[in-house]
Amino acid sequence: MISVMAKQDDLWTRSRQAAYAEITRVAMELFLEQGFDGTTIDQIAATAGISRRSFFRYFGTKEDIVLGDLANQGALVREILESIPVSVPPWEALREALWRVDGEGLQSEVALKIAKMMYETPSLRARSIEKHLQWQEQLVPNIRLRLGVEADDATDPAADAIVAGAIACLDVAGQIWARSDGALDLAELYDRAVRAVGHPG
Amino acid sequence: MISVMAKQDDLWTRSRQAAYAEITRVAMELFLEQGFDGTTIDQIAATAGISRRSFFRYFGTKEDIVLGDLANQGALVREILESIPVSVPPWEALREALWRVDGEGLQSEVALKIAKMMYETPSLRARSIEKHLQWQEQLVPNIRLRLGVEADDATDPAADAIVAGAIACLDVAGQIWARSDGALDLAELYDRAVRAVGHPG
DNA sequence: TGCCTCCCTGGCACTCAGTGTCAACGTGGC
DNA sequence: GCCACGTTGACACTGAGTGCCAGGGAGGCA
Repeated sequence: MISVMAKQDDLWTRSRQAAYAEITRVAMELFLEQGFDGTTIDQIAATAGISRRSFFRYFGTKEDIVLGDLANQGALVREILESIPVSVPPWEALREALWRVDGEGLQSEVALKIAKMMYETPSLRARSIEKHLQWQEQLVPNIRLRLGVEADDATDPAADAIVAGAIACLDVAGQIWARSDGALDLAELYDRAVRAVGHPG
Repeated sequence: MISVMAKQDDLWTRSRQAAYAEITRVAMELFLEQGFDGTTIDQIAATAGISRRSFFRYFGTKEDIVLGDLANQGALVREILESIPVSVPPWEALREALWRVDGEGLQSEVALKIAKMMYETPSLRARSIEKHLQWQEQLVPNIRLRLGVEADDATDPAADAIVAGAIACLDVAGQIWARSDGALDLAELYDRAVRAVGHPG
């Protein structure tokens, strides 16, 4: 029974993931060709060969195509962060965690185009920030640990500030990276940003 | 001729401002009563006694009612920042400039309710951050001056990072302030946030 | 093979935000 | 009284996002 369900689940999951990938591929092509705002969901659905209604069963919003599992990545960052010993100071730990997740596929030509589109499209930028804010909520508790602050102390801004600061640095680095057409090194930009904010390390 | 135009302009401006104020007042009442997302523009327009179409001649989006002149305030912050001697280091200058603009009307009961609504409504939160990002563009040049960086050097993330960091601290402070029901002091929260981010001053 | 069930899909209708267009109106200048 | 200008409201339209329901395909079971 369980194995059957698991197999079924696997089939579903696989075809579902295939659909995700196909829709994303098709949509990205259209985005890079006509711009994000210039592409309608009807167009994407038609090109992908599904109904408009089905599209919304895969993606909640048009922005989600581009931002994809950004919210999901937040959980990933959190997991990695929690796997780093609490003795490691906040900034180093965050750098390590953010890096391992965000820095993997970010040297491709496509990633650059996506990044540029993101910084040029207000609605996309806004959603991206929204997702980053969700990261914040997930990462703050662990940073509290590292600071030696009570986990339920809602009055201490330190951990929130550090996480928000780190994410802001990531954002700034990405922005300048995109503006430089990918000529600069994202990791180095991030480090310089963190140093500028006041952290000497 | 000029005086006539000025007078006319004054009349227009005045009635326009009155309309702004009235729509804002009415909308805020509805928002605080039914929530932001639970209030439609038709409702606001009907309550304010104007047509739906006219509403959009005053406010581009529903969010603009709440965020109002936040974009405008960016220019204000910039002006104040530019009036501070360049010998003053970035963080102190930013603190001073942000403070004089943002800290004025922020102790009222209404401001607290608005802040709470903002931090509870994703679309509002996103728009607010989007506007804050526009501040960033306006403030970076002056911070570059204080850092002694070439104004047209697009590769240096330092100034961007500092401004983004300061704004992030402001955001965090506001968030915790709202969460504490206004019990904590916003200025002190901001200072603690800045200190936590790494700036000792 | 035939039936049953479950989920996925598409189609339809709807709400709501936001925009373009146009005719009507009101006021101020000549 | 006439003209010009800006404002207003009405209408229609697009586009995003949601609820609902009927039909279809695939597997389980007799």
